[in-house]
Amino acid sequence: MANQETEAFKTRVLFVLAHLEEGEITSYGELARQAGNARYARLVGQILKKLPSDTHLPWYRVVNSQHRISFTEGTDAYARQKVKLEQEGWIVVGQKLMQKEAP
DNA sequence: TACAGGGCGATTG
DNA sequence: GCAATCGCCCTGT
Repeated sequence: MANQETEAFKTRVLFVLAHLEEGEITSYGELARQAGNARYARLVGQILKKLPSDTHLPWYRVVNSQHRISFTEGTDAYARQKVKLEQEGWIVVGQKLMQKEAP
């Protein structure tokens, strides 16, 4: 990390993430914006990437602005995220994410 | 110290 | 709706 500003940013990102309701998703950019810096979307990815595998944080509720899973299809992380999302009412087709009850 | 890479975003064709 | 391009900022080697 470079300074305490980014440290604070990370903290806020985790905070916002921890407060996401079940069935609700957000994007990296949105998360970054809520944490105070819209440009740090990329950093959000870095942060989530470093989270421990046993974290309680719903990192899988975060997708990119295209409503797509950023992982490559077939990877372990991709599979985990897909499963988690499907358990919360989402459908993942390829890398596209959509609501199960959406019209 | 320097450089390439990364779970992205927004814009344009 | 998809692909290409540019911009942004931290991390790891």
